[in-house]
Formats: sequence, structure tokens, C-alpha cells
Amino acid sequence: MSELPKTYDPQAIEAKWYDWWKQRGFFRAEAEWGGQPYTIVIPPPNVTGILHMGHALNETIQDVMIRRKRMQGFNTLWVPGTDHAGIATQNVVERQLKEQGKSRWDMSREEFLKLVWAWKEQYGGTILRQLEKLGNSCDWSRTRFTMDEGLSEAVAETFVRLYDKKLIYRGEYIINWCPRCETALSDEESEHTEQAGRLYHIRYPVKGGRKSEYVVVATTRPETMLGDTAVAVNPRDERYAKFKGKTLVLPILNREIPVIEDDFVDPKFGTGAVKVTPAHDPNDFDMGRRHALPMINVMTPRAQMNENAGPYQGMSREECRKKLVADLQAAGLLVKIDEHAHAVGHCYRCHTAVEPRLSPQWFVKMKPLARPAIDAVKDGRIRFVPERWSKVYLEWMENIRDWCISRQIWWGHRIPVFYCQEPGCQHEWASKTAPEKCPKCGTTNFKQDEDVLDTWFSSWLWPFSVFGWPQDNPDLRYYYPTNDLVTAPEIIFFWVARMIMAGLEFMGEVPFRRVYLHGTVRDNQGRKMSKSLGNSIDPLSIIGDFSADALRFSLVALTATGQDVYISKEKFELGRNFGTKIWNAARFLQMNAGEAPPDVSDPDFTPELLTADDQHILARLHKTIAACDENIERCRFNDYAKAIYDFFWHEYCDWYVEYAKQPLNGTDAARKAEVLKVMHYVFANALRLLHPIMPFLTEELWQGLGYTVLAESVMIASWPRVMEEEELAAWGVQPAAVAYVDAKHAAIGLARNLRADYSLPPSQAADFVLRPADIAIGERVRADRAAYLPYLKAQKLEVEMDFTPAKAMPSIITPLGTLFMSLAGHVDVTAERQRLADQLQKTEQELAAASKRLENENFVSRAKPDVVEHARARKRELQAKREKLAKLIEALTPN
RNA sequence: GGGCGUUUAGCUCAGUUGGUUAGAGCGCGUGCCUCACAUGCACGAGGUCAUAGGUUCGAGUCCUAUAACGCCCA
Repeated sequence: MSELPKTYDPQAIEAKWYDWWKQRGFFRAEAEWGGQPYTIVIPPPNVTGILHMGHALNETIQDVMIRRKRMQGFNTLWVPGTDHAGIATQNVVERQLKEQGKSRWDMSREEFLKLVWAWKEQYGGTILRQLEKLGNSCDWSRTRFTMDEGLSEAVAETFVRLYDKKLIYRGEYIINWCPRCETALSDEESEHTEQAGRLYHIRYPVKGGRKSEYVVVATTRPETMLGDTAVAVNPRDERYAKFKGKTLVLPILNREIPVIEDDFVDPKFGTGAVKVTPAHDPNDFDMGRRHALPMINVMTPRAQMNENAGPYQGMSREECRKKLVADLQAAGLLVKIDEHAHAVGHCYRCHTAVEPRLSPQWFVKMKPLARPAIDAVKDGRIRFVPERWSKVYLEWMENIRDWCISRQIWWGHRIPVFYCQEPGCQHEWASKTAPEKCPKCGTTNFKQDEDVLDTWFSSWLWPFSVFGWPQDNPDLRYYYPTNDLVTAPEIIFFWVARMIMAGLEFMGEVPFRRVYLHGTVRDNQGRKMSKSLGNSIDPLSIIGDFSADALRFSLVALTATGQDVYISKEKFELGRNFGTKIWNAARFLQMNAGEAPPDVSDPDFTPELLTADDQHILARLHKTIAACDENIERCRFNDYAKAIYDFFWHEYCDWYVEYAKQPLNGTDAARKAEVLKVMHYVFANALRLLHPIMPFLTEELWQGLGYTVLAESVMIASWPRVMEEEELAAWGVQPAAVAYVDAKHAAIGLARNLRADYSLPPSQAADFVLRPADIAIGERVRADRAAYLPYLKAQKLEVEMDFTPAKAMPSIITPLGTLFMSLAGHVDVTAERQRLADQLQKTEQELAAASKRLENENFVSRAKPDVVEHARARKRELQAKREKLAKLIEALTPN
């Protein structure tokens, strides 16, 4: 046991212990070890991702849960990994190609995928290495990637199962199309943002009518009119009754289109007449189907106008809008342009405005999958924390829409559907493995679907695919279902809901019991941290400046359950300062303990040797253990952090360590040994309570203070067990002694106030006399006298049952009795009398309020008995205080 | 348009089942280099708990309405 250095150097220490833990295999878990499992699967970060504060919070919370369960002796497994992030990863590699003046179309699919894999191998693990810096105790030997062989098999398996159950279908529908990524997106991947747009009012003349006969339609997207195949009005809208059955002439293209009637049209919006563009708007698409309208696509996949756009062919959608509006104006067909705010979908990966586009895509029929997943939450098999998120979940699930799972990119799981190319056969089938021939006609002339699957189609299998499903195996049986899922509310729909559906569909069992949704990490002004705003705080730079422990502690302490957290660099001083405090307390203990090995193995305190202060700190420790347990169980991680912070700093350091200095510097060897025993016991337990949130510092001190006699590492030491009052009493911890120390703290506080009232500098000693409230207290204080002196900055403290000051002395009423302060100089009697009179007045006010309450018949008869009793005791206390104050004032009053 | 959240000290936020005198960290003021710690110690100032009603013996806490801010969905 070498001496702890004067200052704590986290950088070297954190790396050292992390490597050691890993090398000792403490993060590992095996099903065959048995016991009760506790499992978490990591929300797999994007393989292109780098660590940000949101991860840091998310990961720290999981690590807190995992580390505590491990210490509690569960067979604890935390599975790490990444997802392949189809679009994002492909974008990264395509950007690289672009820098070389190339595109993926310059090479074969296979060559391109080789490049992506190479990129993944080289850079893809970045975020996982960053998680190690954070201290994550994941079982790295189980690291998974959604494109691994096993996980890919799971994807193919589920696809084929759903395909064969007719829950996956292909069809031509309006989907969200990203013209930059050139792929379909699911509804969830299209993020709506409110934008200042315009509402264009355009005249559509009636065919064969007079010049004054026309219908004015209002649209936010004039360029789509090139694909119009009807104009719709509400059947009950009398303004348009005369146009019923008429044909209009679409301006510019002169296409003849009918006026149709549809209940969908809101007569109050715009002019009450809407253009119908079935190939470019989901609502129009539905109308188009209802009225069997032609569907004309006017754009290319890159959102340029195509051959159906007539004179605008080749223009971008933006250019087309500009030119078209000018042309309409020139033709006198543009009535007006209104300002109009509307929501526009944007690609969640590249933020390009999404183009609703008609195209053949693959979909999962969600309603049948949703039903059991709704029940699982309704009947409590899965609980959300905070509970309110279950409403959000249920609302979405009840109105679920089919999931577009095909993506027109190359990086991802290729859709395992095959098409026979024989003219007479044309068979379509799904297969997990590469087929050799068409199962129907036997030809080898077939081809596989070109598209890949949405990344979330592999992520939704994560809680069981990581354990080797669809292969039955011991891991899967042992670790599934997992226990807790920790994630952010943004991905309830993307991921959480879908995992629940997949778990129930493929495993017949929920994937996890509880979902904890934490808030978003924001900057000091409440803005989301983003690259473009430049307001991000890099967790790694915080680790560099403060330590991973400081990062973890501060983040968790500042984040209330389920609420967003605002942070700035300075806020991490909270954790750093706390770490420093602990470090110094450890040094103090080590300095006093000397070379002797700590006696922590079996706390066998000698009741006669335990002072009230010893008993008090032991009682508080066990209260703190209970608080830590409860708060972690209930996902109140900030309260857990606060409980251990307050105990360590304010109970142990502020009070107990100060009390301990006297016996430690004294000559009573037995007392000294007993105090050291208490300190070690408290410290060894506090380190364990702290370990989940400050793993590195606690390990350094566990080793440094020699607690390895208990366990090789604090990581695998047993989690403290709460002792109830009776058990503590048997141990020598008496409630009366604990109450006495509470009163002592209050009395010392009041005495310090008194010193401050008289502006006594710390250097000036002042002696005190206590007139105790009763004989027993007097005895206690007399025996404990020495403990008061440093706090009171006093030479002596007398205890006199019937003390009457010979001359005027400042005094204060404390729970222990009346405390008098002797001053070297002259006391201003008038000022002292005024001081006491002020206190008397305040007491009178409180007493009046307390009395009034008790005089209320309704209160006495209706409030709970213990509340009434409490109020009575309070009143008696105030009465006694009033009497005492009155006497003190009387004593100062000249006759 | 529908839903959710937030509103408590100068700032950031706790306040759990309605019950004594509403708490913390930071910041601020005053005094301390007290032999573990100035990344520290002691003391202090600072609150009509967003507003208006209601329920109750009793409301920061429950109900209703309003306002402001934020988020999600359409």
C-alpha cells in the first residue's frame, strides 16, 4: 500500500484501470455461470458516429445500472455493438469517391461494397473505443454489428417469415423520397419542419367555356401541377356545384382534367378547390385511387423535371417552380400569392427536402404486429419510465401505418427476394439462402431484388439477434428477454416500438421489461447541440480536462429523471470537485491509518467504544445505502448521485472527519483503533456506492487503501446491504445517540450564528456555557465536550444545570439547551436585548400560527393523528422557547 | 389542428403519497492559506412556487381555465 499522491491524476489512472478490468475479464459474462441474469443491450450507435454528450449520458446511465447489478451478484451482461447505418455510411464513402471525382456508378456493386467494408474496418470502431474512455463495462467479446453474418441471417429469416405470412408486400405507393440520397425513406425518417412558404392561387380554365369560366386552385407546390390529373372539390361545397362533371384545361400543358368530388377536400382551406397530383402527394394518391385517376410522375429520382414536364424537362424542382410561376403570370393565370407556413419533410440523414414520390417499394404490414405490442404495454409486461411515454407509444401504435423497408442503396441487407426471368414463369419468391434455381420452373435464369432493407429492419431484431437467433442456443435462452432498455425518446417509433413488435413476433416474448427514456443534452441556452450551431461540447475534451468520472457524475447529477439537461463546460466542475474531495478524504484516512492493513473484512464494532458520532455516521451510511438503492431502482439517477454526494461530503467530511481528528491525534489507542475501523468501514462502503458512477476513482482508492482484502476490485466487490434500525442497534448504534448528534449539529450551527452576529473573527476565541435542557443531555454534552471546541472556536465549554450569567452574556436557544457565549470585551446589553427580542417576536409569530392551526376543530378531527401530534409537539416546543427567551430578556433588563 | 412537457432563489434545477420553517449546485457578499482538501472552510443575502379560479382542516404538490416557452404527431 503506497502513499496516495497529493493530487489525483485521472488521465493515467483511468486508462490503467480500464485495461486491467478488461484483461481480468470483469466485463465478461457467460450463461453457464448461472445465477440470475441481468441484461442490457446497448442502443447500437451508428457505425459512422462519434461520441457526443447524448451518448455520454445514455451510456453512463446504463453503466450505472450494469455495475450495480454486477456488484449485487447478478449474472450481468451488457452487449455492445454498432449498426451499419445504411444511408449514412454509404454517404460517407460516396463523399470520398466524389473527392476523387468518382461515383458508385463507376464501379460494380461488389466493388463499391468492398470499399464500404474497408472503410468500416478502418474507422467504424471509433465510437466503441470512445465508449471505453467513458468507462463502459460492456462485454466487448460480444461486440456485434448489424451486418455480421449471424445478424444478417436473422434479417433474412425474419424477412422470409413475414413474406411467407404475407406481412411483407411490394406495391406502388407514394413514399418519402430523398432526391439527394436517391432512396425511399420511411415516414419516421422524414422529419417535418415548419417553413415559411407560399400559397399560389392558379386559374384552371373550363374546357370550352368562356374566358370568365375557371376554377382557382390553391397550392404550395405549383411545379407539381404538371402532374395534375384532376381538380377536387367537396361535394357539399355549393360554390362549385356548377362545375360538377366539367372538364378543365390544365394550364401550360393543356391537359384535360376532370373536376371530381371528394369528402377529403376541406372547403375552408384555400379556395376550396385543390389540384390533384396522385404521383406526388400522399393525399392526392389516395384520391387518385378512389377516382381511378391516371398517375403522372413528373420528376426524376434526383428531383429534376422529367419528360412528362413538357417545356420544363431538365430543370430542378426549384428552377421549374420559378419559371412556371413566371409563365403563369405572363399568361394571366396567376391570381395571387399568399404567405403560408407549412410543414415540409426533410431527410433525417442529409436534411434535403423530401419529395413524395410514387414508386414500387417493399412494405411491412404493421397492424397485425402492433396488436400484441400494444397489449404488452397495456398489461404492464413492459413499463416505460417516465410512465407518460407509454401514451406516446400507444398513440402511435394505435394509428400505425405500414413500414416502407426498401432502400435504393447498396450498403445494407439486400432484399432476399428473387424473380424468375423465364417468360412463361415469372415466379417471385423469398429465400434465406442464395437459390440455385427457380423453385417453380427450375431455371437458373432469375435475379435478386436490387434494393436493400432499412437499417432499422436489422435494429429491431437487436435484443435477440445479438444472441445468435435464429439459432437456438443457451445464450438466447438465458439472456433473453433483457431487463432494461435505456434510450432517448426520439427513437420510440424508429426502434423501441419495432423491437417490441419483433420480440413478440419472433421470440414470442417481450424484448425487455422496462424502457427508461432520458432527456436530451442541450447547451446552456437550451438549444440542441449540433455541428452547424457549433455549440457541441465534446465528451472527450471534458474527459481530458476533468476526467471521465467527473463527466459521468456531473451529467447524471444534473439530469432529472426524463428531463432535458442544459450543460456548459463549467458544470463539470461539480464532478471534478467531488472527485477531489473524495481523494483528499482518502489521503487523510491513509495518513492516519498508517501502514496497518485496514480492518474492514468483518465489521465487529465494540459497542462500548462507539461514540455517538460513530453511531451517527454508521446510521447515516445505512440511510444512504437505502437511498442509493431506491433511487437507482426507480431510475432517479440524479437523486442517487445527490444521496452519495451529500453523505460523503456533508456527513462524512464536514462532520465525522472533523470529530475523528481528536481521537486520531489522541493517546487512547483503543479509541483510535475503533475510529479507524469506523472510517474504513464507511469509506469502503461509500466507495462501493460510488463505484457505478465514478468507477475509476473508486478503483484507484479501493486499491490504494488496501480494500483488496475484501475483493480484488471494487468492480466485483459486493454491493452494500442496508441494515435496518434493529440490526444497527444490535451492533451498538442507538437511535438516541443518533438523535443527540443531530441536535449537536443544530446547536453548533446556532452557536456559529451567534459568533457571526457578534462579528467574531475565527481567530478570536469565545468560551461557552450550556444550560442543558435536561440532566441526560447535560451528561452527554459534558462527556462530549471536547468535540465542540474546534467547531465553536472555543477554549472551553462548561455545562451547568442552573447557570445564571453573572453579567450580560449573548445567548441562543438550541435543541440541547440555552447556550451562553462569553466575550472578552464588554457586551452591548441593549443590542443583545434587541437581538433576543427579535427572536422572541419571530417565535411568537410561529407560535401563533401553530396555535391557530390546532384551534381549528376541523384540523384536529380530520388530519391524520401523527400530523396532529406533530403539530402539538411543535407548539409545545415553541412555547418552551418563548419562555426561555422571555427569561433571558428579563435577566438583561435592569430592575 | 391533436398530444406531451416546462414555468420554484440572479442562473441551472430538485421538491416522490397534499402536512412542521420550500432545498441543492453555481453565481453573489463577508471572513478565513484552521496541521486531508483554496478544485477548500465558515457565515450571509436572495422566493407573492407563471396567472386566475376551485377542491380540502391544510395546496409548490390535486382539479379547471389562461399565458409564455419547448418537444412530438398531423
